[in-house]
Amino acid sequence: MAENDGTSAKRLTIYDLAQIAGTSPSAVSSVLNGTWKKRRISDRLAERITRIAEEQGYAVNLQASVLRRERSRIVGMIVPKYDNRYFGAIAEQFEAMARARDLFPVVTCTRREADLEFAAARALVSYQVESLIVTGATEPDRIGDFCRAAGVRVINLDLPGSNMPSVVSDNFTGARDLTRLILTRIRRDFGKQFPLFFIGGRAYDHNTRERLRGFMTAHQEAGLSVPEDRIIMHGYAPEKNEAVMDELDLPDHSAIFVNSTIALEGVVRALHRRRHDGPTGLRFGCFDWDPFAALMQENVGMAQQDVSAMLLKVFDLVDHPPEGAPQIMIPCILRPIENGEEVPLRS
Amino acid sequence: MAENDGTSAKRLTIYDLAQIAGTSPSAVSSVLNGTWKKRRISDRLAERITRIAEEQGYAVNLQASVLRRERSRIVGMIVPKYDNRYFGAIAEQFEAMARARDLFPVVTCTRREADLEFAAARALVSYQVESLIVTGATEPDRIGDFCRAAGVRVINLDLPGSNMPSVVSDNFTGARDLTRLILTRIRRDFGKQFPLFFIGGRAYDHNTRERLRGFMTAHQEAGLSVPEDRIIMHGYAPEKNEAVMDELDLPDHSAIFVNSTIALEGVVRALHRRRHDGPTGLRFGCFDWDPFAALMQENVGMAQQDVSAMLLKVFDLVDHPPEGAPQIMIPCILRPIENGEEVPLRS
DNA sequence: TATAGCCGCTCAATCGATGCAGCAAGATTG
DNA sequence: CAATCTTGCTGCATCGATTGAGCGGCTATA
Repeated sequence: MAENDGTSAKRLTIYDLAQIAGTSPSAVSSVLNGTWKKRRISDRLAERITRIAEEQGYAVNLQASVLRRERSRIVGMIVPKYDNRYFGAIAEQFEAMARARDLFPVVTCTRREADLEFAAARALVSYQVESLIVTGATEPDRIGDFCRAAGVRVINLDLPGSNMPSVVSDNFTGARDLTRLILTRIRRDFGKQFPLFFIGGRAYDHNTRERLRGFMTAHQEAGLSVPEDRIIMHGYAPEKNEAVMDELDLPDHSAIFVNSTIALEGVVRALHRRRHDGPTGLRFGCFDWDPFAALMQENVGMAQQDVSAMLLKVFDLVDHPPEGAPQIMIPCILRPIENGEEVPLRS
Repeated sequence: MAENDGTSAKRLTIYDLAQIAGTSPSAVSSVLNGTWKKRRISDRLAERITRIAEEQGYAVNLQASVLRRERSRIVGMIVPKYDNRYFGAIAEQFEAMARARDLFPVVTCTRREADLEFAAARALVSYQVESLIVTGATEPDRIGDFCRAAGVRVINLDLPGSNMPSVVSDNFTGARDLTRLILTRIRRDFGKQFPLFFIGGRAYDHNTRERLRGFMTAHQEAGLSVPEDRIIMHGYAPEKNEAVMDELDLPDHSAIFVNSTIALEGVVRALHRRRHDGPTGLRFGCFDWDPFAALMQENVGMAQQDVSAMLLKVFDLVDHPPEGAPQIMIPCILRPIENGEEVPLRS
């Protein structure tokens, strides 16, 4: 099996295999890439070459292969984070779906840094990706412009862009339904109705704006007006939101709409520092889903983004490029919780 | 900026740029890859080429570049999952550290499927990775053998292999200390001492074995013997462990050592279905760390694996290849919790 | 027996970037 | 003023796999 000593820089090539097999590099190439039937190589030779390649532990040089071929079969994805259930699931399912389509996935994580996002897109274009999925990018259009020039198809995911097709959650409806759920629960549990707090996100972020719109709509439906100081958008960072909570003067009975589980980390940390006596006059709901957050006593429900549906649509757009830059909305999945246990949605 | 219409397959090459600039491809190449000073290209020409490349939105073809160059500067990583804080952090920090070293990271997720792990390793070798970090692999040695033959350096992370250097957590000490912590807490909170349950993982998994060894050691120190039926290793899957918990006959006062947050998902789901009346006569501690799990009432502490330290060591091994296949152990960080709030370790 | 057709393979150009060898023109030296 | 050096570039082979063109040798047909 191991022919190489592991220190030599020389990798086995089709020329080496051809020499060993006493045949030509073309024959070796076509046998190993599966085109040998069409090129009328005999079964006997094909078998011999395959066996030798196996024995020698040969691995094709994809740089050379891709360089020569017209299609690379590489698809790229940029995600802002891995260590978060939502983006983790996106990356993981994207890879699985790409492989199922016989594509090679390359995912890279850019930590919400605009310049790194752009540099990563550039690098992926340099790797000859056929399409690029840009997830939650701060400046999707900059990447879109660059990729269009390079002839690479881009699909924006999670956050929409204006120059390339986008697949996003229906943040408005998701937030409206989640807000309705929280309002219903405080009416039931506390016997009264009052406006919620909105915590987390950024005012200039598309998703935050849409969610806030859903939040306000649900309040209007309920005949409630939301005081300005109950809407607190100081970013997603847990630390920031923990500080926000520490300074917040929460009434005895109150409820919070938390914009993303990342912000929720800070919110619940602050809450737990305040009160250690079990569930009290507080309720919250949160956009995004996390298995442990779903078990917290005060949690009345989570709006889970439908990652599978989003990615199916993404690959659909990859396969059938649309005209222009449509924005496709995917409904969220509302997951109501009762006393730290998920309950099916009665609809 | 956008010269290409986005549909044409033809990408701009150094030959096109050379023609536009009225110079040679060699000049363009050396200007764009930074070797132009040493190749005595004038500042004037260098500037002109740079400007034209910028204007035309040129991106180098890395397949061609890597094919020709001696070093690829690509480093690969295989991880079993993304949507889990531990592996998510590993992937994210690996990418950041690789970029800081001017390397191109390619991470791929293989969902604990041995064949997929091997296929992914093969694919990464085909991409000419200079080194490959194999994380939590089911069959690290199979990959190690193959990569040695291809002349690719492998470093095993999280789970050790026998033919390549490995960096693993000190699972024994981490588990022993976590077990000690849980035992101390039940003595304090319940006023008595009894053996814990060990839940999650697999008997043939290196890490599970080591953690079990630490678990047993702490019990021996405390003069406790653990009944066999308190050690339940039915894998990591949440569903499996939820079922395990449902069938378990827990005494009024009991405590659990949970082997990984993935298993913990199932454990707490079952616990929450049982009792809705706040903290009771149950305590648990868990290997791995999760921000929400850290806030659960019954949680007395988590053994966090020191991802940064592990990766620093990994890159150290990449830079300075050791003799043989040493196994390097990185201490875990014990994070005690009191009433759903993290407390500093008094040491 | 000429000729057409098929079989099983090989040859050589090609993909785009790289880097060594080398060349022409000007500057410097003895 | 010839010899040498320096400057600023260009030419060309090369990396490894792919693929269209083509070539002997054999069989089938007229």
